[in-house]
Amino acid sequence: MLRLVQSEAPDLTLRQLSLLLHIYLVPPPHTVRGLAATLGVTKPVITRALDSMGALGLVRRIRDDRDRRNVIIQRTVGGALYLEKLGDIIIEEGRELAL
Amino acid sequence: MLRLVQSEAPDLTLRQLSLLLHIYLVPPPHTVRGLAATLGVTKPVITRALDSMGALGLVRRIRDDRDRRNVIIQRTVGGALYLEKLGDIIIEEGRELAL
DNA sequence: CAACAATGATACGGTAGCGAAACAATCCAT
DNA sequence: ATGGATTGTTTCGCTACCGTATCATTGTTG
Repeated sequence: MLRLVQSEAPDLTLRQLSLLLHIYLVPPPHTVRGLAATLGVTKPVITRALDSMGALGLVRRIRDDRDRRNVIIQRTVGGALYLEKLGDIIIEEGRELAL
Repeated sequence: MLRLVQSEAPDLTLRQLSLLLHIYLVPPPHTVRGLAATLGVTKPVITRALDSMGALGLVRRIRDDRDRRNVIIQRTVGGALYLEKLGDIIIEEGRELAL
């Protein structure tokens, strides 16, 4: 966590980070409503998080064509890279702690 | 992390959480300047984090009597309890993931 | 003792997050 | 087709955090 704070170029919130992990680790599809329910937060929180994380290229929104009220949240290359780096940090630290 | 977001009564920042962990896991003494250097943030960030976390009873400030410019950050019962709960969550999740 | 250094706190302007409520678009059921 | 339900977004007022710059206090050094 320390390493994360030190290195983090984009300064993600705990909620945002949790959201990002959920999107990438849990099988799709992901909707705003579903994510809000999972995190136990209100919908605007998800909308705003998607705004900022979308601007960072970590995540992408598209309309659901089968029900155009829904928004489907998709993964991106940028987000995958970000989480890969995060995983590297955790593994590295874990290995160091295990010594 | 998801569980942390869901359950967290006091909504700590990633920085604050990292700071709290550092204070409790690294041997004292801890000063504002030292913590700022460790986290790679500016001093006001530490001062403010200590303000809010102090108000939550997670941490306590006292003057250093040997050099009265320094402020020593001390652990509290509340902080220990908080981290204990955090540890429980992590262990529980880890066990579940290991299944 | 006076000038300087170091430490932590504060002021300031700006940005971003929050929940509640209102809103627009879309679907559905009658 | 129209009234109601559902979904995501926006608006509002508010709170909290950020970094830079400045300040007050305390220590150190010539």
